[in-house]
Amino acid sequence: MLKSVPVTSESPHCSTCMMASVCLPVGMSPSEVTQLDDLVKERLRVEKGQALFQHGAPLDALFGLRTGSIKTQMIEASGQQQITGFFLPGEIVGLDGMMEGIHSSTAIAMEDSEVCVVKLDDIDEISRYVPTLQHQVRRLMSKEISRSHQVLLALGSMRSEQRLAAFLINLSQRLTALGYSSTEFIMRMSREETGNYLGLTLETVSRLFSRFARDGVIRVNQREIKILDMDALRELVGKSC
Amino acid sequence: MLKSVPVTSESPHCSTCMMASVCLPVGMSPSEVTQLDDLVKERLRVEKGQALFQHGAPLDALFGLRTGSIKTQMIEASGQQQITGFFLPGEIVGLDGMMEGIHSSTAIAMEDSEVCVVKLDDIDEISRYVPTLQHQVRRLMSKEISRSHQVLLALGSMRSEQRLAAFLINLSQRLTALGYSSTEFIMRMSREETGNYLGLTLETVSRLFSRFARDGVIRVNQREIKILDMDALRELVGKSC
DNA sequence: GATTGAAATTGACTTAGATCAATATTTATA
DNA sequence: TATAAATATTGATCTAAGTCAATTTCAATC
Repeated sequence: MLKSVPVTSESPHCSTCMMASVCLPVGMSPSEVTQLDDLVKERLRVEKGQALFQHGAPLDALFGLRTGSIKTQMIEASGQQQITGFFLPGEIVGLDGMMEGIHSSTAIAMEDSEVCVVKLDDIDEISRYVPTLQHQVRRLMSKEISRSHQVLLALGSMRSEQRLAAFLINLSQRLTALGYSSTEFIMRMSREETGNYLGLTLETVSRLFSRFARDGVIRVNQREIKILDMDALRELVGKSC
Repeated sequence: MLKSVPVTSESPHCSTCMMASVCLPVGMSPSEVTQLDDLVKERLRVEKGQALFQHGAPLDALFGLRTGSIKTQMIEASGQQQITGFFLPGEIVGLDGMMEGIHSSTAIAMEDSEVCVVKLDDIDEISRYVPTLQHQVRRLMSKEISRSHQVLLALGSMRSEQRLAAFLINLSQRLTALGYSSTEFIMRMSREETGNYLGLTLETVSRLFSRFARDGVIRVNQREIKILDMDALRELVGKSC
């Protein structure tokens, strides 16, 4: 079972949280953020490989990822799994399926992770006196839509090379926003997961990594990636054929 | 330029609109719907081929499609176009890009269409006394996320045959909800547009239609489709390989 | 530090779907 | 009603990425 982490006065609320600048409170005034302190009443620890929520389970809360990383995946009629998202700290998990109040995907921790539980009811309650919160949720959902469309663009119209290059650039940008190096990072996802997300096989992903490395665009050591030539990577994405 | 259609007392508000049962007011009580009557102050006519909005333009309203059909498309770094959605009457266009207040896609009418303009400011205003409206917007956005994920699933893990079958089933279901026949309909999109959306070439789409027809699953006459064996179509989607 | 198992790399071969190309059919315009 | 321009179908051929398979590398556990 998921372990609940007590939220006490010592453990940070939104107003004192390190992630505030990239999470739900992003762009809010300090006084508004203070009003969010009742929003998170519970925090959960999800161990590597464990599910935060299962596809089909009732949805009454969103989850702000505090530490770790999480993937969401759907299951297709034929039984095939498809990864629909990789989430990093500060990102909100659980935005799909709010329609029917049922999770349309399963969320699995890719490493030991911790999430803040934000009840939908509390969002409604608190947005009565913090209207910005409502906008914030809207913005986050819209961001999730844009993100999906971006992946859709990749899957529908890019070749394998471009897809992986775009993926690396995207990862780099998101990690930069978190304060990490933009050129050197450790991929939390396996070759298989990367391939699944990008609509490729793990072998193709591996071969592409080797090729990028051979061409001096990146340096690869298992899941350790160093981007040597960001411009070349960008050019790969942009090239028309 | 887009023609504005006057919204007078004769022309229907949400409370008297034929589309109410499938559009924004879906699931709302009659008294709530009455309160939505100030929501739509403007209606636009978009001629076939015209853009309702352009990628990059400021976003301050959503559009409820009343009649016709609309596609949304994004442009990729290399200049390739990717269609991200086909919209039918009752569906809401413009939900992406709310994040930055800028449209992330271009919306083009596939036939002469008419949309209701719903200003975001008015949504905020009216949801103060109709809280259900806020939930409704949330639900619609979540639906859009689910929809994208569904397409993502198709593009990432289905073979061409399955993709087209899934697409036909999806079209059929949405048209049924609108009160049309579930087995006989006219596709508003060309082979090229269908292929683009599904990550296939127009030739592949055409060949698949021919094959489905040969196998007695559907009957095809240009854009006129008749589904002869829905179960076979479902089986196609479900089959693991 | 040996042993097992998972993850990643690399090569050889196959194939689904792309590309190129030649009609055919429909729709639009003169 | 011709004529041009899209749109759709079908065939022949090609290729990017998949599949199958053999190592290699890394990580976990005893």
